[in-house]
Amino acid sequence: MTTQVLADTLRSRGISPTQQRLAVYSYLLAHRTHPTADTVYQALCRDYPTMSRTTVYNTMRALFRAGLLRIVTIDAEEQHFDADTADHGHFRCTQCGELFDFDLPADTMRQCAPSGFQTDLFDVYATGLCPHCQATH
Amino acid sequence: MTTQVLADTLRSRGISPTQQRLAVYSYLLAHRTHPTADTVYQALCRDYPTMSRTTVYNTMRALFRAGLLRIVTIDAEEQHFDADTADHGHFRCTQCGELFDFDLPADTMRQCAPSGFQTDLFDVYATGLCPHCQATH
DNA sequence: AATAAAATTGTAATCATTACAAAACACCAT
DNA sequence: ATGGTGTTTTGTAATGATTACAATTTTATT
Repeated sequence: MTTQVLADTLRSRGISPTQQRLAVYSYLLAHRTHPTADTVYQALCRDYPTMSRTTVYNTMRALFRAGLLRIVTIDAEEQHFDADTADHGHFRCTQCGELFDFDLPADTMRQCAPSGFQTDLFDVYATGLCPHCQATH
Repeated sequence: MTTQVLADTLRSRGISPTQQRLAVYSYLLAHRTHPTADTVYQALCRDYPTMSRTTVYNTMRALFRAGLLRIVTIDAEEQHFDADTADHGHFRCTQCGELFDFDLPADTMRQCAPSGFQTDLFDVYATGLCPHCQATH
């Protein structure tokens, strides 16, 4: 995805596409590993020496408000960010700590969402052992 | 539920039923409002003047490990505790901040859980506007 | 009662996140 | 270009939930 397209995406959501915001957003799009704010910060420090943690957080909030990312709170300690806003669940392995995506059956959201409530966000979290950690057990 | 029954429940899970633990657990059973650690602490302070926040946290961890409660992380700021371990979803209203329970369609968990993973915990979170806050909008 | 083990408590530390104000930057009209 | 205005970024300091820890108290056991 070109920078131009990214910039247009941000603009279309009312976010002016600054260098820092583009850097954060494109990092998220390129790394589907559910990074934390600090992980993103550490990675971008190298290329953008003036990048600050606060900017990472500010950008995350802006992207979140614009519906461009999902904040994963399956880990109580720290938030993880995910630029994939399509329907999917998150699995956390209690052994290795890794976060995995998993598919949700079609229409899960519609079936599960409580009636009478206006549901804006929908998250499915599972916790346990990933295949690898089951094996080394 | 009598104190005796509660004590037996704890004992059967390998948790010795101290005064403090019984107080915390019975508070959770009586108040299905998904309280935070501080809410529980503030409430129990009156009757148990020596109760400490650390004890509340310790007890929550013990109950959680024993499978007697669920830790709700839908609110990134602080954890909420729920003694109802039966299958149900949690809804958070972004306006009033309240947490609501909602029913999940039967077998949701089985249908949604990713294959190949050993799923120990399963949480469904929805966020948006509760019926009341939709009305006052 | 004496001893050992476990639980509780208060305080201090940790650490992710946010508040804030100063500096840097972008945009626009003149 | 220039100056002015509003936005963005940045570093530091504050916040606040949670945990670490060591001393004290309680509980269980002999």
